[in-house]
This record gives sequence, C-alpha cells and structure tokens, in this order.
Amino acid sequence: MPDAAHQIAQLIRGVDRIVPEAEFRQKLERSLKTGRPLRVKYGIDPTGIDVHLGHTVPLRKLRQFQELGHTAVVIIGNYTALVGDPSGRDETRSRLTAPQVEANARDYLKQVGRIIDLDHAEVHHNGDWFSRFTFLQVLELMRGMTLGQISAREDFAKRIAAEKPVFLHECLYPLMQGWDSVEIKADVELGGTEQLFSLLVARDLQQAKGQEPQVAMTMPILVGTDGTRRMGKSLGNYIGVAEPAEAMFGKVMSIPDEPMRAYFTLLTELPLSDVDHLLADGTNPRDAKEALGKAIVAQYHGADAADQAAAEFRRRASGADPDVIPDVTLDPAQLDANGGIPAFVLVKELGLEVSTSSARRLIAQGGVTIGPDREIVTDPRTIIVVTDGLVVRAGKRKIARARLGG
RNA sequence: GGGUGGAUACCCAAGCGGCCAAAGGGGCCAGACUGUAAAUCUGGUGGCAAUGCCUUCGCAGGUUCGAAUCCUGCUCCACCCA
Repeated sequence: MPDAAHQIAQLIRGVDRIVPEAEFRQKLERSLKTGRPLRVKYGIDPTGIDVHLGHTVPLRKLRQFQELGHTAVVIIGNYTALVGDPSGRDETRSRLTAPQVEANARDYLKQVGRIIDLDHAEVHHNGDWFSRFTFLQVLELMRGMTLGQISAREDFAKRIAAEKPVFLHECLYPLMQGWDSVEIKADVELGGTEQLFSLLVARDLQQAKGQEPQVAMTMPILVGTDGTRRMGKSLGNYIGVAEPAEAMFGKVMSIPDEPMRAYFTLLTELPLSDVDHLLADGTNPRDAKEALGKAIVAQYHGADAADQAAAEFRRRASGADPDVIPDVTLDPAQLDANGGIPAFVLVKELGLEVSTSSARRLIAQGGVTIGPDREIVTDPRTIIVVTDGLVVRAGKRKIARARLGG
C-alpha cells in the first residue's frame, strides 16, 4: 500500500468535499498502520437500466480505493429503489415494481462490473435487511431525524415552496440509506454532491449504534452532453457505459467545450498537467475533445476501438459516408414498372423516418441526398428510380443502402 | 370532513362556442455557418401514396348547424383549513 500522503493525493482528484476531512486522514493512516483496509461504500438504486458516465464518477473513485487496497462495498438499493431518492428531484419519482427492480439490479451489476472489480468487492442488497424490518424498527429509525431537518433539505424545501407534494416515504429515504452504512459498517461513503445530507445522516445512526461514523466523500455532478444540466437518463443527455464505441465517441465530441476539463478530471486518468496542456490557449479544442473521447472510449472498448471510433468520426465530420452502411431490402411491390418510387415513400421504407409525414418534411427541408453524387431531393413526390445498392442519406446521421429483394 | 385550484401535444403553458391540428417557450429534427461542438440565424415538429381526408385538448355522456371551449356524471391530482 502506498503511504497515506500518496493515497490522499490520488484520492483527492476530482473530489468535491470530504466531511470531515481530518477524520478521513486519521482513518487512512490507521488503516495503513493496522493493515486493515477501509470499507468504502457506494450505493446505487436500480431505478433504470442504463449506467451512464455520471454514475461512473463515484464508481471510478471506488475503483481507485480498490486499487489502493481498500474494500469496495456496493449496495444495490433494491429497497430504496422502491421509495425513490428525492435528492435533487423537484418531483416524486415514479414508482417501480419489485420485479422491475429485481431485473434492473442484475443488469446494473453487470454494467457496474465494467468499472469496478466485482470479484474483490462486497455486494449487498439493502432488501436483505429492510425486508426483515418490523414496524417497531421503522419507528426507531425514524427517531433519527426531525421534521425540521427534513424540510430544511433544499430539494424538499423547493418542492414545499412550489406547492408540490412531498410524501412521507420520501422522507424515509435518507434514513434508509444511512442505515445501510450501519449494516455494513462503512468507513467512507461516496456519493454525488447532492448526497451530502444523506451521507451525513448515516453518521448519526452509526454513532447511535456505537460505531465510528463514516466519512462522506462527495463527487461533483457531471453535466450531460448539453453542457448545462446534470447527466441523466430522463434528460436524454447521457452517455451510457454500455453504448457502442462509435456512439460513445460521437457523444463525447458533441459536448460543449466548457465541461471538457471536468470530463478529463472525473472520467479519465490523464495527469492533470497533460490536461492543462491540451486545454491551453491556442490549441484546437477539437484535438482536446478527441483525446478525451479516446480516453473514455478506451476504458470500455479498448484502445483500438477508441482509435477506430475517432477515425470514423473524422471521416463523418468531413462529410464522407460511414464505413458501414446498413442494407435495407425494399419490397419490389413498392416500385412501379420502371423501378421508381416517390422519394418520401423511399425514405420511410428505408427506415430513415418513422412516418411519411416526417419523411416529407425532411425532404422538403433539403435533408435528403441520394446516390454517390449526393443529389439533393427537395420535392417529396420526386420519383426515384432505385437501383440495387443506392445510398440514401437523411440528415447528418441517418443513412441506408437500398437492396432490391430477389 | 370542509374549501379552493387543476388535468391541453415530448415537457411547460395559452386558448374558454366557429378564424383550432390548437399561441408562446423549452426540447428535438433539418438547413446555413463552424474548429468537433456550442452560440447564432432560418425552417419544421399528430397521422395518411395528401392542395384534401382522418384522429387528438383526463374519461363517459349531453346541448349545438358547430365543442379544447357550455352542461351532467365520473376518475385522477394538488394546495389550504380541520
């Protein structure tokens, strides 16, 4: 194990806050002296199915702890998922059923395994203990917090001010999360900035049970591909860890320039001095973004795939067609005697648009080009004579090659 | 239990008898521009082999030549008082 100073230097990268910082230092030093690794907790609620780069920020931190010899403890919040984390929410989360949560949990773990080493991690489901809770225990747990504390929380306070509902079960969420820490005797808990409140609730509960309280380590919230709002599935601005290399790379390239530094810091291992260099004035931000994209994609798909994705992106950006163009077989019955078909029907049949109405619109706006010469079609009713292998492009991203069945 | 205010397209939100496939904003799509983006500008954003037709304003009925708009019942939601 590297010494405490080294560990701290490494662990502090990208971290928002450590509360309380002195305790963290003490815990680390003691761990080194006694050889007993720290128990580092990270909880994830299986509410959706896509783990995205936003989730990987604390997960990558967890991985760093692992690499330094500490114990990663992953909590699958199958019970908390039934409640729904109110953090950062301005409305109540929609309700999930137990089987949904079950299925999600399995899927999640698979994706989480892309970031941390699950073979050397502890994985718990908080349903293991919460499903056995008696009502009396629930009441006891609720003694841990007052209405004042709860309603002081920013997310609840906002909702109350906006006359939006706050349900009682949501108030229980931080207590449940805190109890998880008691169950697994956490030394450190990781979470996003907005989790600080919940992470600190655990300290009280642990102390009440005679345990040494955990240290909260919060990570900044990663902004999504729109560059402003937090990355999230519902906002449609996320990059999923399970996405194919090219899609992942393309999405990284589509972020605005401003959040690049945060991405480098939180999502890559690149030395920060190198990052400074890449982002220095006078350099082309595209090159920096390309380096960022490669570094991220390589983590999930390998360096070769990352390079290929980058090359492919350059090709597309220069206007060339992609390497692989999907074939779509046309039903010959759609064609007239001369092999012709109206442009808007063609676009729909090739699956480039979902409805004839939208196909008409796209064509009328000059978004459709046909064949090697990229002939622009602007009248939706233009009859296109289809030959086998005809390439049709719709907008910047969609393309298909027509195949005549036969 | 009492009171009040709501439910409109992907989201927010206007409309309160015909001029409504429904303002405005956001998002998204396309085009122009570019350093990959972003920003900006322009256009589009229910469906249909389509100068017209069909379905859509919580649900079910009703009034009317005509209903997102008026009436009745229902469902759901929130807030306030207790």
